[in-house]
This record gives sequence, C-alpha cells and structure tokens, in this order.
Amino acid sequence: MPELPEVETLKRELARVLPGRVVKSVKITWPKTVAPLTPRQFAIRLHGRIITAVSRRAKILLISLTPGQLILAIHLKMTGQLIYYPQGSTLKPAKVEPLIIGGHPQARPFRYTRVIFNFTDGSRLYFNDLRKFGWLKILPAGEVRQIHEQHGLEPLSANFTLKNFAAALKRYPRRRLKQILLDQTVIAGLGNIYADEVSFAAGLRPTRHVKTLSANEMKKLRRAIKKVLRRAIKKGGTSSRNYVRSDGAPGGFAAYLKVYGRAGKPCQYCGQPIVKIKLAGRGTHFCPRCQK
DNA sequence: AGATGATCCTGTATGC
DNA sequence: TGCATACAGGATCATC
Repeated sequence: MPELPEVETLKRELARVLPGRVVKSVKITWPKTVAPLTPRQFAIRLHGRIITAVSRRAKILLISLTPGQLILAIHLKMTGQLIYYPQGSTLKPAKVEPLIIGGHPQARPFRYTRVIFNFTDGSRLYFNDLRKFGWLKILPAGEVRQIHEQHGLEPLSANFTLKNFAAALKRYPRRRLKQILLDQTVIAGLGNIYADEVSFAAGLRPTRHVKTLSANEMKKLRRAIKKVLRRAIKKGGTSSRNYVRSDGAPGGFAAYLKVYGRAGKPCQYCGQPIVKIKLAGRGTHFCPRCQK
C-alpha cells in the first residue's frame, strides 16, 4: 500500500481510538506475520498491556504499550490493512475487502485476516494482508531507536529543510531521481505512486541523475514532496488497490493522481500522452512534455 | 557504485 | 473459454 499518506492517515485515525485500550487476546492465523516470535509468544507478550500512543516513522506504524515500554511496529508492505471495529460494532466484511473481492464482497469474509486484536472493552483491530508481505514486531526501546536511525528525512518534519535535503541528495550524485525518492534511508515515506506524482509536480523526469539537478530544481523538488504528501493526507490517502482506511472506507486521493496509473492517457496540463517505463524495477509514469 | 533480477505471496489484467 | 505471462502502494539480497 501504503506509503506515507496512507500510514499517516491510519496513524491519525488509530491515535484517536487505540490509546487506553487493553489487550485481552490476540489471534494469529498466519504465523509468519509475527515472526521471529511464535504466535503464542506474540500473544503472551501483548496480553494485558495498555496502548498509550500511536505514531509513525517512514511507512512503519508504531503502537506504544505499557507496562514495559514496548513498541508494536507494523509494516503493511503492499496489501496490508488495519481495520478497527469499535465496541459493539457488527463486523462488515464488505467494507474490509471491497477492492479485493470485486463483485462478491461477502463471499469469503475475512479470508485475508492474519492477526486479530481483541480489547477488553469489546473493540477489535484486524490486520488483513492478501500477499502476506506485511509484518508485526514487538520491539524494546533499543530496537525502535534502530528503526529511527535506519531511515532518512521525514518529509513533513521541521528537519526537512532545503539544506538537509540537498546534503542527503549530494551523497548519491550518480543515482536517478526515481531511485533516490524510493530510498527510505534518504527520504522516508515515498513509494511508487508518490515518487511519480512528486516528480510530475516538480516538473522533473524520474530518469534524471541527481548530479544534474540545479539548486532551483532541488528547491522545486522539496516543495513538490511536501505539497503532494500534504494533499494526499488531506484526502485520506490513495486507494488504488487494497488500501482502505481504518473504518474500511477508501482514501480519496486517487482522483487527483496526475501520472500514476494514467499511461497513454492525455496529460491534464498539456495533452501529451503519459508515458510508462520501467525504472528501478518499478513501473514509472511521467509526462514527456511537462517533465524536463 | 549502480543496475538488474529473484524472492517473499496472491490476485487481476492482458494477450494469444 | 482456456492458458500463459506480466504486473501490483515494499524492501532485501545476490549477482554482474
């Protein structure tokens, strides 16, 4: 899924409902999701703990637990979902997997649920993941620090200054723009959709080498990153395939995409057909006229 | 160093 | 209709 705007949307939604919840039980239906712990170890370690906060680093959701200062780290990878069912709510499978099971939303309810958290007040949190790439880890404070250190600039933090951004880019002069935008150790949170959208918003081709970027272009790039991410968060993220919000509703940013998924369609600004190529191993979209 | 492909999975879209 | 192939919001690892 899930790039920064989608994880940030989930963070904000879950931060309103999870703090104060006490873990009553945890059910794991796909053990690899919680590896290296066994499902039993994972469940026992969480049992009785209280959620105190929900935060985010890069594309990783961090759920703080007490006692013990543990962090439940969740990565949704390509198809992960987190659905919250308030106390007393009736489960609605159609809302959970609407984009996966096209015309038959209720045919196979919860087919892709891998982990279920039951809280003492009767509310629940479901982790669904079609492709099983996502993971949940229980980390002590020290390992959380590693997660923070292993990632680069947070584009929506005060740290993301032009000076810091330029310095980060300067480390890899020979790499292409697309590749650098996808590198989580340089900028944290961009994925394939937003790397392409940001490049379009900045008027730069994803194929450009970092060393060819002028000071002005770097400035435009930084602005584009902030603008695109902010707007996407405002719309609750992009539901292009499996991603949904914590209540099962789709995000609304798909309607605002300018290049991603629009190969062959006319550019909304100049009419030229959007081009799709393969770059850094990923489908890459751009407007051959608007992007230099 | 950087580019490429395979890998972890399951499902959908396409082309013949 | 059936079948094969490519591709999909991520990230890591081996190889050239």
